[in-house]
Amino acid sequence: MKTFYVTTPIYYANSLPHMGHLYTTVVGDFLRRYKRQRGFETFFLTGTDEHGTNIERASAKAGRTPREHVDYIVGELQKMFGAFGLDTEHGGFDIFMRTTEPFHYEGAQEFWRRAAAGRTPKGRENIYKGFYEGWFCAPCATFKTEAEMLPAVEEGGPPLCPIHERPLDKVSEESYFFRLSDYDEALLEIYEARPDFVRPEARRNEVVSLVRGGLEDVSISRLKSSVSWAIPVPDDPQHTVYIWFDALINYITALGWGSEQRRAQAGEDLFEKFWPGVHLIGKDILRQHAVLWPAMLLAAGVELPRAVVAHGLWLDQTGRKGSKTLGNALELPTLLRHFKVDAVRYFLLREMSFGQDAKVDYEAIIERSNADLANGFGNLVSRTLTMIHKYFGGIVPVDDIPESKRLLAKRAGVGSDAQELSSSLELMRDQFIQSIEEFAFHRALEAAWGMIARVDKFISDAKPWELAKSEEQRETLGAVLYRAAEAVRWLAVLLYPVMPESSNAIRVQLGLAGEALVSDPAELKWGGLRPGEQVGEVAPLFPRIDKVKTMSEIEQKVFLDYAASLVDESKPAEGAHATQAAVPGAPTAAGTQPAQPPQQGATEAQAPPEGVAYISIDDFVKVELRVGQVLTAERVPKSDKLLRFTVDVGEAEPRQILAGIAEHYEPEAMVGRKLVIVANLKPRKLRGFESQGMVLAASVGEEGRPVLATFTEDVPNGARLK
RNA sequence: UGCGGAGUAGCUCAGUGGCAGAGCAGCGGUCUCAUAAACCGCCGGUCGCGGGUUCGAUUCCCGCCUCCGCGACCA
Repeated sequence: MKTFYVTTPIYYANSLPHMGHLYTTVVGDFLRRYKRQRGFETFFLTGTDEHGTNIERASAKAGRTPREHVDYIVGELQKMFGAFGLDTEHGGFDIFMRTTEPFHYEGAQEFWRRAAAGRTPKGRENIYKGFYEGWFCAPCATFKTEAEMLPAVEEGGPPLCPIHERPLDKVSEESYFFRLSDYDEALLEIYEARPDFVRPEARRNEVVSLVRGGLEDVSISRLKSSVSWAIPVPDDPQHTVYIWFDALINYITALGWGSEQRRAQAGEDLFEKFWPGVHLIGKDILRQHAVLWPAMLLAAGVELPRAVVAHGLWLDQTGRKGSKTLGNALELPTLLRHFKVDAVRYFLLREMSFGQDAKVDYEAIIERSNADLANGFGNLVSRTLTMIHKYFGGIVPVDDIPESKRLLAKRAGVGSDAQELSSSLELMRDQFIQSIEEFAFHRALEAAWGMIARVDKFISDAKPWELAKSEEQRETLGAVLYRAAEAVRWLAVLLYPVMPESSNAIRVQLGLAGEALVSDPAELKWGGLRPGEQVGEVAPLFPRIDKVKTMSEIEQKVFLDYAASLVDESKPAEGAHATQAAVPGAPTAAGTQPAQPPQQGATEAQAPPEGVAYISIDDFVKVELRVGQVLTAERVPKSDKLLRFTVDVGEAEPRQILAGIAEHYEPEAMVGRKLVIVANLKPRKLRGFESQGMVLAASVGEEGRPVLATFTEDVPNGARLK
């Protein structure tokens, strides 16, 4: 039997379920259902990536052990998948893979050994010991990434730890390296020989140019003393496997590769049966899947995946990536509350031109759901079946028009056979299938909806309600309704992978409850609907959504959540650190005030929570605020945000001050302007220029747009603000 | 500035070396089987700008501009 194996990435067990998880998993679920229909035996993997520093830290912060933390996240993810019908119980994934599974430890270590024993294409060792260099904070006991450190105080000096504000140490740590650099040519040959290996094409080109630019060896281990929440390196207990190396291997250990335990558990050799698979990923993790992973497999002597398929990301209406902090991401519970799961699935597959980014907001989902599902497909099913009930007592009529009535039918504009309709169905079906095979799901659905419009038009042209008035046209009427209903049957079969539940409901409404729904669309033949059978009861498949009402409910909810989060965040988390001083800039005391319903605009919610930390006047006078006048202003080269000013603060020499406002203020317009300056701020170097002070500005709106503090009356330069 | 992506109808986006497309929204009409639905028609675009290749470019090439994401930088 033909087999098909599809994977989502295993999601990092650090964040709660979000749109990204839902999307990739829906695509995977859709693909596997489609392939199963086509007669493949399928295996669908999703799961979680559970090791590494970030999880250690996040769990410590939450006062849990790493194990408790990942179990919690996994629980939330599984709940979400269940709610969206993506779990095994609903015919979804076959395995929820976790990298903390003992069998994964076994398989990953075996993989390491195989890779270590093998040679690169250039004949060298795949894995060697070297030194990993990084900036280390001793009090934190961790390495800091670029994003996690403050710039050096002096040129050429070490960067600072943002938590301890002390210089970081350049530490080199013994580490194993994977000799990725030896794989460039081998990889390029693969991309060349297998144009479908990385898709879509734009992504393939990206990968090719990346690899052409040369590859560097990658560190694949950490000292156990710095990262202990990880898989031990085989035969070297001082080291643990670095997260990416560990995580990617899951795609084969899940199938029992390298683990007797897992093979026994599965009861069959899944690896033999299903590998190689198709990896669905977001374009943000393309490198790991299209470069590192294939090289790893080559190193360990394992067959490469069938394909790496990268999709785009969901953006908000202004084109920004959806994120929790910006509040522009769609909330999964909100989707569940207001939309049918099938409507969400349809939206996700239809709205995104697969491979590209797409914009999304709740309104877009409502509009699609109403236009395509309620007015389109749902209404077609409803009008067709209603007429069968109304004119034929719910009994499926006969398609054929007897010889004697054909002329009459023709006069009414109805053909003597269903040829025209059935061939356009076949054409659409072929386009549908072909588009899916090309990962152009949006195009497949576009084709299906073109067909829906066609059937709607077919009905409007034939005017069954007119035919019903004439006993002579009884057979013509029957033929029209049969044809419409048969077209609906085809659509239900084709759309099953997209909307399993609704497709099933249609099958029941058509009176085909006993028929297999999961039949191969390629095998669809005209005439599957049997005349004389009783059709089921008609019920709306996709209720029309009241846009105004629903939007206001959603907005209300968003506000309440936000208000609640303010209260929550100011509470001590999980009972830990209750007595510690709060981080500067964060709310300090616990707010006990319950969230109030919105009175005004959402910006009201920006007000600080209850329990402000007071400072004394002595604290305030430490800050030396002075009036300064801009003498010169220019953009700082190679910086989007920085303006460099010279400012007269009433001193002998003007000061040089940098401010991150270049996106909102033109330098030319700044000259001569009077500003409020923090005059006794410790000087700092930014982009090579020393900033001797700081410009005060209000921070407005979600993005914190700066609005400079100004005076409406004339003030002398250097005047102190008190 | 580095990397990646995008600029086509009011909105969301398809698309192709050969007379510019869909859906939604808007306007007008038809109809009543249907979920205030469907059907018909209209409105609407110098396909970011400038060059080049070509008989012909929105489509290929070069340059530029703008926007977005990542990086950096924002204390």
